[in-house]
Amino acid sequence: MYNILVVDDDKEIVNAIEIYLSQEGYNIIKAYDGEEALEKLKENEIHLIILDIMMPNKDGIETLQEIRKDKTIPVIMLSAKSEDYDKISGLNTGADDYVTKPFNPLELIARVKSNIRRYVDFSNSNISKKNKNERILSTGTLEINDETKQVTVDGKEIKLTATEYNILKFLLENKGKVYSIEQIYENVWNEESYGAENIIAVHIRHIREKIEINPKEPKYLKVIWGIGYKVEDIK
Amino acid sequence: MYNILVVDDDKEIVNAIEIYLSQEGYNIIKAYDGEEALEKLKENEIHLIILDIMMPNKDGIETLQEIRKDKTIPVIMLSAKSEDYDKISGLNTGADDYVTKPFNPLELIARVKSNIRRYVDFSNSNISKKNKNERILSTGTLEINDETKQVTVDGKEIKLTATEYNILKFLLENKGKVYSIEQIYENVWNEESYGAENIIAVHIRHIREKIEINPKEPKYLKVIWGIGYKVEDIK
DNA sequence: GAGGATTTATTAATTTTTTATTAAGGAACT
DNA sequence: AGTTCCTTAATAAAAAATTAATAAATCCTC
Repeated sequence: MYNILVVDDDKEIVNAIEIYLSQEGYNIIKAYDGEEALEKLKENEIHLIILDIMMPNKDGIETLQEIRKDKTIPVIMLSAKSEDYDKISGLNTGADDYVTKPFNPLELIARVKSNIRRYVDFSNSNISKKNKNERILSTGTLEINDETKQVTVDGKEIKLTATEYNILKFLLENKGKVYSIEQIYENVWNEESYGAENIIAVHIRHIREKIEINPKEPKYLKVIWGIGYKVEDIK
Repeated sequence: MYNILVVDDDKEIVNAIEIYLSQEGYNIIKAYDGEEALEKLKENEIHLIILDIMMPNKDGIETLQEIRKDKTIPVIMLSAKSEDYDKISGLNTGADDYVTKPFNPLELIARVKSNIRRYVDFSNSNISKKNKNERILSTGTLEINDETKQVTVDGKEIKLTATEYNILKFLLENKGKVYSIEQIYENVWNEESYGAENIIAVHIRHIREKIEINPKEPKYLKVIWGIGYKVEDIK
């Protein structure tokens, strides 16, 4: 039995989420602003948080920053579509996933499941075991620390932009697997892609310029012609 | 074949949507107000609804609430940009997606596809999870991993192009069975074949060159003279 | 089992598709 | 106001798909 903390100032939304998730066997704890969320978090053992961004008193991003000071539990951010910039800053302050309102109930359930699975089931994740709680993803000498958002190659720190980081993180979380340009776009932007081919190519090039010794012959970020891109799984 | 119910009091918009979506192979059912929409919903098996918010008689939000009383099918709301944002955000709990008018046809198509895919995918997600672990196809020492798109023979990695990979995957998924050139073409290209004999032959040769020790006497990819090709089922 | 017809194989050239690169415009943040 | 970064557009380069022409293999009929 997992406990999920749902935080939104709109009580209707909180109730709706409760209905969907309790049907799936989760136990719901509710809060209506950031302060209340932090209280509930102290009082209960929480396995996942669903956090709205726009809230009075203490907004979702502030709240998330507070949470991240001493917790690594999965956080799914909720945001209205109009506030799409929040996505980026939300993910940069430590969110694991986000969903835009209005949301598809089935999608929310799927994301909750996958985040809990990822968090609880360390055994087949590629988070390094030494530092479970620091959430380090790596392949070869390429490492990213999702807590600090630091990226290093051969121990040398690399500076990536938010979008570059998110693309690399997505591919590194699924290293070895090949994703099409569309899939990458949809996973990183959380939006439908229509004719977004070139955006990905440009970002890929920028990432390669930063993480690869020779961008023309990438060691990490490889293209599978006609299919997509992958991050090589190097032991 | 999916049936899409399009509801808008503006007939021009309904017709425009019909044109876009029927080109994509969807079957369109039309309604011009909320009442009519509910009727059509009873009479037909509908897979997705596109629902305008501002309508006479029964508006989109009321209609949505009615629908949600006993249906969970995906609903995409249509709204003019000028319309009150609160009203739109008020429907947070029921709609799966929304598009503002004037809309980009490609965007609408993309959203329709994604919502149908999500709905279908998530609703049999328990089944598909089982299959996910069986992403490796093999015969003899020939193996392909559809997640990483890696192909190996005797443990040695082989590089195939996208088309070569798709042909091999199709035949390997149905190993032992013989398929005509037309059948292979239609399954791999998803199009009618029209004098495409030689294309297949060329690709077959390329595949053999890569996976066979002696392409002249293929061990895996065999021809059944006058009938077609198969991948041998080797235990 | 020889010859012709049919089907598949092979090779190379051409065309198309896909990805890479470069540069510039513009939005958002400092 | 300056900087950073995302996005778009235009073009180049790379890779692969297709076409065409010819060769070889198999089948069928006599």
